[in-house]
Amino acid sequence: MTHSPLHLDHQVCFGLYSLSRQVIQRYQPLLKPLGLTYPQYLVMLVMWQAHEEGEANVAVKHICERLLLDTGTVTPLLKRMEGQGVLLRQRSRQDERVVELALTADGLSLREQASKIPAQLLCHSGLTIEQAQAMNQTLRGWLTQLMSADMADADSTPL
Amino acid sequence: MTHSPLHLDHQVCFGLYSLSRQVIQRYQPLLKPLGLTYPQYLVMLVMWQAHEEGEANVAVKHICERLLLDTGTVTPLLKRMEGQGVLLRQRSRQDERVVELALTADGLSLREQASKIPAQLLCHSGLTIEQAQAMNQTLRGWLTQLMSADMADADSTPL
DNA sequence: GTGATTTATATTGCACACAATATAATTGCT
DNA sequence: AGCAATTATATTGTGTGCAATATAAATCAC
Repeated sequence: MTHSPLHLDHQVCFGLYSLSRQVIQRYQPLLKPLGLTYPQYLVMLVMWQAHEEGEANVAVKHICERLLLDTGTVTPLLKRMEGQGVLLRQRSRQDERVVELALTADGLSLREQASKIPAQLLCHSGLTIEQAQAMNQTLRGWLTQLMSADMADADSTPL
Repeated sequence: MTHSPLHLDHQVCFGLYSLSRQVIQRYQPLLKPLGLTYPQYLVMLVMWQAHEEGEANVAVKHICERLLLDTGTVTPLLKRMEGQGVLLRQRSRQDERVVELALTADGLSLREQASKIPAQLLCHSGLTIEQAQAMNQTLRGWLTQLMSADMADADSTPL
């Protein structure tokens, strides 16, 4: 094993990329009964959380910002979810540019079944809660650092 | 902020998923001059490494195993790369099932330019080499744990 | 040695992911 | 008020990812 920086096993990004995909694959059997893919499940998490906080409507923009996805991904995703009947999409009357999302009764009721997923997955992965939380902190810290590094870059390129 | 396990920010998998995508996005401007996407770059890493080790030919199966991707992803990827002229695909004569990959002169020469990428990315990310290596260890450890947990599951379901 | 099984790759179909572009509504400037 | 810039979403096009299925070659069992 050389120490070349081009060695696959030395690249952190490949570690992130492959682990991310493997973990998401472990979600599939648990999400299938709900009829959701992993990105759709993430949208539902945002919707359920908004519902908990008394926000009946969520703008598409909010989904994009929360999940760090752009409209090219999110718009068709939401259309499929509307087709499945878990949420509704309609233009805001206050601002006609905005499309507001609202959970249907079906979408809201999925929360019950979904609530068991995190614990099942953790168990399946062989990690302790503490390990998972520590990893989460590290990942989010790095993400913040990446995003703020971009800000700095943007600032240093005025005009 | 509640402690609900369904809260988006509590899910390690979302941290992995979003960080992975963000880091890969940072690769794009560096890979564009080479005419490679990120998964194509990963294939090249495997090919360059095999070349270093004196292996002129690499089976498609080896790429799949190394990158944890299946043939549904890899076959069209390799066809595009062949079309771009960075590698060749041809059936093995010893075993007609196997397709062997070989770098072209162009493909080999890209290694020079690619060798600068890891350092540039690390610099851009604001992480130290030590942090990156530590993260890499953690990610790979978790990946190993996931994979071996699967093995155990498979074993416990005989027939 | 021949049929059953396994192995290596390919194909199909669907769902992301994202860059680039388009469009319509709103805001801001003067 | 009127026009430029901004904002929110949609569309287009290309490239993954992956489950499911197909196919052909090699191996195994007997």
